[in-house]
Amino acid sequence: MPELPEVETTRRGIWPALQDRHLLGADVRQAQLRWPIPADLSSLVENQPVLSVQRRAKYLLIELPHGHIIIHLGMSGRLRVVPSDTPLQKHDHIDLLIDSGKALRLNDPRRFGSVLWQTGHWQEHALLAALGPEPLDPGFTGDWLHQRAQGLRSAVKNFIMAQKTVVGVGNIYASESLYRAGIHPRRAAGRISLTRYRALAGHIKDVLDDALAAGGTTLRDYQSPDGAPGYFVQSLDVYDRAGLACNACASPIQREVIAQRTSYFCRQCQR
DNA sequence: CTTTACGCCTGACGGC
DNA sequence: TGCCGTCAGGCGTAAA
Repeated sequence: MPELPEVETTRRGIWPALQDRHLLGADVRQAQLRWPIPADLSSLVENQPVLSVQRRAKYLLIELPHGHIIIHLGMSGRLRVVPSDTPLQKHDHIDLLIDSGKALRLNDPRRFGSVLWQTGHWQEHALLAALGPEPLDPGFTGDWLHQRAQGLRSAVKNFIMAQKTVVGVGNIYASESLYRAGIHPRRAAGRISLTRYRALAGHIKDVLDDALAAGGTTLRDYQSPDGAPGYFVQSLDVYDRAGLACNACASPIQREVIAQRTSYFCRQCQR
């Protein structure tokens, strides 16, 4: 499911329900996600005020006075705000109970998501300590990409999907940004010029900005917390368009598996 | 150090 | 109708 635009859309969707609220506890029905939900999560959050909801990479960070709830949506996770007595659906694994009578409810069929706790600063959590720059921050540049790519022989698509390179770029937006930049996804990361990396960095920012403005991309199940789909699917140039005409040159869009992930590109426009 | 393949899990879909 | 294989928006980890 969710890449940066979908997680950020989720963050914005849940914040109004948590702002100036306290948590009453956690109702855990299925603790076995990507990692187990901490057994003491409910007591950790009980009667604690929510100070903020932030996003780092694809993680949501719910700040409480003494620590952070860290939520990752994996491939199929979805957060909604519902009245706490709303009947459960299949795969509704955990509720964070809010003192408004509502609940922040996580549904995740594939259970690749996670709900974790970090006392103190979230930066200290092992999963978040080594993340690369936020793509929408000024610190993310083509110069950074070019410098990090030196000597790398793996495909540039894998390089920009690696969280230590830059965070938040998943399979959809990797294909889309490489298309916009005219770079073939299989090209070795270390054999791309600084000029082209500067262009790529700009296109990564742009494609994520555009997707965010559209509320993300809905291919199958993704929905924002209020139930709306993401409309960026209408703006995809290559992803999920195998065999269809390239919007620039009309040659058929190619579909190939690169390092276990389906990839889409235009053979004419991307070199 | 880099690169590659695997596996976690369920559900949808197509072919037979 | 059922069964089976394939695939899916992520990503840590083991192995080479």
